Amino acid sequence: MNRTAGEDSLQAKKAWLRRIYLFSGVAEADLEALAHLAQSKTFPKQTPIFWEGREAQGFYILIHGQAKLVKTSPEGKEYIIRLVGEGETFAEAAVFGEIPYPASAMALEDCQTLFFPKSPFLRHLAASPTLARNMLATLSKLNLHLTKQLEDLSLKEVSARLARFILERCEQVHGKIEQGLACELPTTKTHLAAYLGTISETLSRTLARFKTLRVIEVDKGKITILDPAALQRLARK
Amino acid sequence: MNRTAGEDSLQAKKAWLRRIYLFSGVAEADLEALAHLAQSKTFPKQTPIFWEGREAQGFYILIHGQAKLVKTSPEGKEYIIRLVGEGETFAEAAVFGEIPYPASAMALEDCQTLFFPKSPFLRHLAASPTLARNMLATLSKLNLHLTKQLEDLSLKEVSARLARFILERCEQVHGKIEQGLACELPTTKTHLAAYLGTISETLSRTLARFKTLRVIEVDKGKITILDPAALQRLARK
DNA sequence: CGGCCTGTTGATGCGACTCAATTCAGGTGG
DNA sequence: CCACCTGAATTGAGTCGCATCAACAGGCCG
Repeated sequence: MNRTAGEDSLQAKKAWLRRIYLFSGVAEADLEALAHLAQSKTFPKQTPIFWEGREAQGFYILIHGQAKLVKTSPEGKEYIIRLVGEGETFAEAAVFGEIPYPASAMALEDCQTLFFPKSPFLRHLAASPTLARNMLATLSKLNLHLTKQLEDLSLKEVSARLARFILERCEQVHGKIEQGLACELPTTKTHLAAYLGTISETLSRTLARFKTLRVIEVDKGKITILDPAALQRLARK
Repeated sequence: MNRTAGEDSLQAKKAWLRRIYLFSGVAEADLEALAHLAQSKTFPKQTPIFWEGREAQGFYILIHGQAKLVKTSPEGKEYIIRLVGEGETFAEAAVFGEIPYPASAMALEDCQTLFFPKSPFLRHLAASPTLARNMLATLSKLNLHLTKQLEDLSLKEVSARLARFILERCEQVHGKIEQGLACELPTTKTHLAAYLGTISETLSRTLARFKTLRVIEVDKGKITILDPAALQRLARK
């Protein structure tokens, strides 16, 4: 094993890329080139990754940690567009067209990322139909997500949004929804509130109500589903 | 001029495609093939174009008329995700990945459209990097729009949303914002209300308030800006 | 220990939705 | 041409969800 640190890190990058949906099916040679392109960037907890409105320099893959994409009102109130988990890409949309970052990104924990600078990445994209196709699929899913959020905010009340969130979390973690299954809440409840388009007080009350209704059990940051059917009824509204 | 009806319509289709951003810069040969692909479809006023949740068959260009993309609550309340104008594409996002239509589409007026069936279009896409790139830019802009809507719904109140809507309309129509400039409202005020995430009664009251504040003048479906600065202040919240 | 942050709970107020009544505009048919 | 109907827009009164403000409890760390 006579590798330099640079080569080691290149191998590490390639290993990461292979796990990302965006790069699935991409030829080995392309992957190699993309790994060369990717810059490792880290962000300590509570530091900004980029600001809304700034010209997009590129996009990111979150390797380790947790981040949020937020909109902030002049009064300082926050709405979390998306909670970014490990292995997910973010700010992809801002790379195309002459579009500024549509939201700000902030590290919720210490974050390790791979950064893809805009222009070189676009050159690769033009050369790889598979990559382009994956990127289109990624943007489409993002779209679907945003559309669902809009539906929630405009047509549903807080309890319905919370119920849906719990169900989706459970589905995501266990692949099914059943009585007795549990899932974790993201970081703090304040963040969850901002994600659901409300504030921590209201979330707290809503959780308490669910608890007295014997729909869920809450212990610290862990939620156990007691009555899946009732939850689904609540989620429909 | 010895053309069959079929050829004539093919020429017409090509002419339309040339005007659409999605196809800008696409080679003539590709355009020809795409025109062959496109099926002309018409929808009478008040008829559905597709339903939310159904498997996506393809996407559309609106040639003539007006359409809405909507989410409907179980109780029948509507939220309009997007108002589609002439020359705009819609349902593009649903074509990639195995994603169902994220919202329903309905013709507000008699609509003439060009329909691109999914699989043949995807084959073309793989062969044309320019088309793929344009599609990515289109999806990105859509994304930006949805993100802004989310911000509005979660952080701003109705008056701010209305103010921003008026300003954007004016900017879109006149390219600038000035005292005295006027713009039209979309179809009915009920639709505008659904687009702003509220109901017609509230919109009516808000418009009335703006009028008494001497910020705008309302005549039928036409709005004249009296005080641009005040409007911008309102839009910020 | 004494800050600080997160979370909970209560009291209050405001924005916006609901329901209902009325007016208005457009379209149809006698 | 007018009477009639329908759907849209307006206005008022009442209600409700949720944000705001404030007080307080628990956990964490310097």
